[in-house]
Amino acid sequence: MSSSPQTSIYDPELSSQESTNSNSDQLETIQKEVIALFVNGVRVLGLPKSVGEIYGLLFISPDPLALDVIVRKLEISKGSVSQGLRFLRNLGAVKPVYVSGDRRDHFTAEAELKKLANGFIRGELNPNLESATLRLDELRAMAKNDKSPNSDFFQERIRRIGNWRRRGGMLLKIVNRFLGRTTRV
Amino acid sequence: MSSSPQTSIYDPELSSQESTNSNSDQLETIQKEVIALFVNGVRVLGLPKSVGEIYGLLFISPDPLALDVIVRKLEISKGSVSQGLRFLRNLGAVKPVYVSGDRRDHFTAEAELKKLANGFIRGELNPNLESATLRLDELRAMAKNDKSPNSDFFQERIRRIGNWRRRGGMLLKIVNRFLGRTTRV
DNA sequence: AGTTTTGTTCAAAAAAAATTGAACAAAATG
DNA sequence: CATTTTGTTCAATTTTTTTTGAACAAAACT
Repeated sequence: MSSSPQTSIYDPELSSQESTNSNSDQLETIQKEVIALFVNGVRVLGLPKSVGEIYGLLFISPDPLALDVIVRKLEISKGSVSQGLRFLRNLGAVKPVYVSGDRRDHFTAEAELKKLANGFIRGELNPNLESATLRLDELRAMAKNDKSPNSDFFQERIRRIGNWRRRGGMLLKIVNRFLGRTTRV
Repeated sequence: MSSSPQTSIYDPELSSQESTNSNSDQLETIQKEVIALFVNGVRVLGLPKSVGEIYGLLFISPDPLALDVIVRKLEISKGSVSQGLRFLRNLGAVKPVYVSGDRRDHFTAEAELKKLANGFIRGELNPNLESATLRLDELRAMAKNDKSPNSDFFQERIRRIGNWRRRGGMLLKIVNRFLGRTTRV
């Protein structure tokens, strides 16, 4: 940070470091379209656009990509990519891959539907189901002690929610079993 | 807005019209808790809080409620309730009920899981699946004409997405069949 | 016919969620 | 061990979504 008369030997505008999108970062039209498809897809799951972009890019890239490459190809911030990758890694939707002679982490998309679904169920759905289970237990206790004229109605309703949750859990297992079957792609 | 010495015979603060929450609009603790549970639940589905509140309130109310009653009980705006009810009606999650001697529309919650799930699938999931189907067809065509060295890879990937979508559609049918079974609650 | 009640619509405001970017830490390099 | 590279974190900003509330229309009352 010392300021000698001519501090910088680089012209930021021309520096290859600063260049936002070198030739090799250009996406093919098909790639852009596939990414758009994923961006749309993850919206249904309630995930942010950047997550769809990152997963989509990795899915439609023949080779594993490093964080800074993703940043340049998608033209989104390093922070977004870092967070998005962490999220996708936690879900098991993205895998780190060792690339010899390069110390950056590289990532590929996990492309098996079963694994994707399982990751999503474990990471996003189950936690909600579990917290609902706890709350329901408390509710049942409250309803038992309730003295209002509606007490019976409340108990019926709470039983019903419990029933929903039970069937929801069963469904997740069924989904799991269905996706688990080996299919010839 | 004319200002004669004593314009208003009403004191806005005391007027029963202005009163935000009359005695009968008070929710019981259990009701509040159930509503909170639903607010949480609909978040998983990517729906706004107000929709969860409205459905939850109707679900845990013994009698059908009119729009303005919902407004007072939940203390949210008329606009929100109007929009939320329309959305829930479109999904089939809420049913209009005729109440004799009252010209306001009244609503109850549809409490059958099968119907709720079907409504959600029809209203929220299927449209997405269908638009994805169209896009995929276009993608397949593009990939066929693609001349890049990655063409084969792209085609494999697009086939895979098609496979996912096919299995997704099958899953929705399975869910449907599973929830359709008559269960003793 | 005028008034009130009921409900919808939509521009503006508020709230929530996602993204950025700069500061930082850790590891690798020379 | 100083420097560079790589990646994370998080406060501030931007974008998106939701909510509000006032204007409006339609129907029902008097």
